[in-house]
Amino acid sequence: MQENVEKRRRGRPPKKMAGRNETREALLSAGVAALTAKGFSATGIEEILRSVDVPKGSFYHYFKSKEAFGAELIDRYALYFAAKLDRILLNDARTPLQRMHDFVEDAVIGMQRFNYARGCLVGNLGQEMGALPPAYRSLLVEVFHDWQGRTAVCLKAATKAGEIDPDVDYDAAAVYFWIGWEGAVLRAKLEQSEMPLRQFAKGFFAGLVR
Amino acid sequence: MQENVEKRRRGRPPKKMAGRNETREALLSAGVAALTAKGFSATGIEEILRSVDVPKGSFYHYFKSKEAFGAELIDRYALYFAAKLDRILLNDARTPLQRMHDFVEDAVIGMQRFNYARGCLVGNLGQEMGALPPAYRSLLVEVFHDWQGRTAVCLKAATKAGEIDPDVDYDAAAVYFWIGWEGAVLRAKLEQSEMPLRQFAKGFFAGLVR
DNA sequence: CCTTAACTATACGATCAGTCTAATTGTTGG
DNA sequence: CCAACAATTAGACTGATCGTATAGTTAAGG
Repeated sequence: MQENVEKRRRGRPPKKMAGRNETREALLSAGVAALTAKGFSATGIEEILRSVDVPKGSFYHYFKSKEAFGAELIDRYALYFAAKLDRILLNDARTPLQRMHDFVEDAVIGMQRFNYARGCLVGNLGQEMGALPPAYRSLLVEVFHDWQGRTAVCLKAATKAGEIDPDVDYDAAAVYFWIGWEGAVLRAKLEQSEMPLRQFAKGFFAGLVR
Repeated sequence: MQENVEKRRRGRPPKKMAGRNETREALLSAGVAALTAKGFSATGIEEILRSVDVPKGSFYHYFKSKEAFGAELIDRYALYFAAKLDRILLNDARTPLQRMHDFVEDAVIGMQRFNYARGCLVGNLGQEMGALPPAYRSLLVEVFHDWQGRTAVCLKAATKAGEIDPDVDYDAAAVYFWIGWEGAVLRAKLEQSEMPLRQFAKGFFAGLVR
């Protein structure tokens, strides 16, 4: 779990490679790991600090509160995921519909890699909304809309390419996909199996060809 | 929120109306409310106790631990929900496919009633599995399988009645429904809107008639 | 009465998010 | 080259709350 070969130094860091905010990065990355696995409420700051061996004082140097930290985690996860969507869904080497299948395959591999212990950060937080800072709601909603938009672009291309029934509303289909997909991720985590992902995908794609 | 007019007394309660295990019931019911809204980890025992005005000491009289309490909540919710499924999905006054639509309508009304603050207890707990007692996993999985079974019965009847395409595998469709439906409930809670429920339902039913 | 069942009150240690001060190191500018 | 200051780590500390344990109080049953 540790990756810090260099001993962490005290005091002001050297100007050399100043942009590298390595401690902050480590905290964010550990935060994403924890939140995808257990959600926000169940994750303690101290536990994150312990996992990357950073003292408490540093946390409140980099983040003004747990709430601010969480908001940044949502942001970072959303960005990371949007990049992944673009990489897969805009891949010229594959047809649009193939790209959607690629996304599913990528998710299967991703969940396997963490032994089905991690799900979707946005889904996790959505579920515990009742215990979250209210400001998170619009953040999370926005993330879904963004992902849906990127997915719709791909489905539209698939329509143009004649890969799916021209009668299907690709925008609605993208919304539908993300609604159901989050359920699939949840079930995959719960059952520790890729089957729910595949079962949902199968049903979803079946609805596109008609 | 309070319904206890009688002041709570110390010591063993009088024999009068002894059968009434009213405190225990109140705790369970408050527990379901809390867990559907916020999940297990984010819910404190004290907060539940406070909400029904039961002193802390009483909790461990009725339940041996938070874990045992939670397990009972899962059980109770599963039972309550199975009863609801039977009431709706075995309703002779409606055709099988109509019953499925009735289920969706019932869910919409149910979520509205609590201002979209409460979702599905089983879904919530599934998502935070990483922070839960490992023993919960099989409980939750079992609940889904039970619900899927009851749903499959209804879909099978719909097939027999010629309401849905005879080529659809009703067992697979029931699994598919519950995978996606949990996603819809999550989104409805997050967006505080019935739309996700309706959007998922629309897509699901469209896949049945082909 | 006396024991025991049914509860409640309260104490306990752990952990929570968050604060604060000091120590340490680097940069900057005179 | 040194003083002032900026950036970061170190970790003790606070007050609230967490889940749990134990002792006390009241009534039932023989």
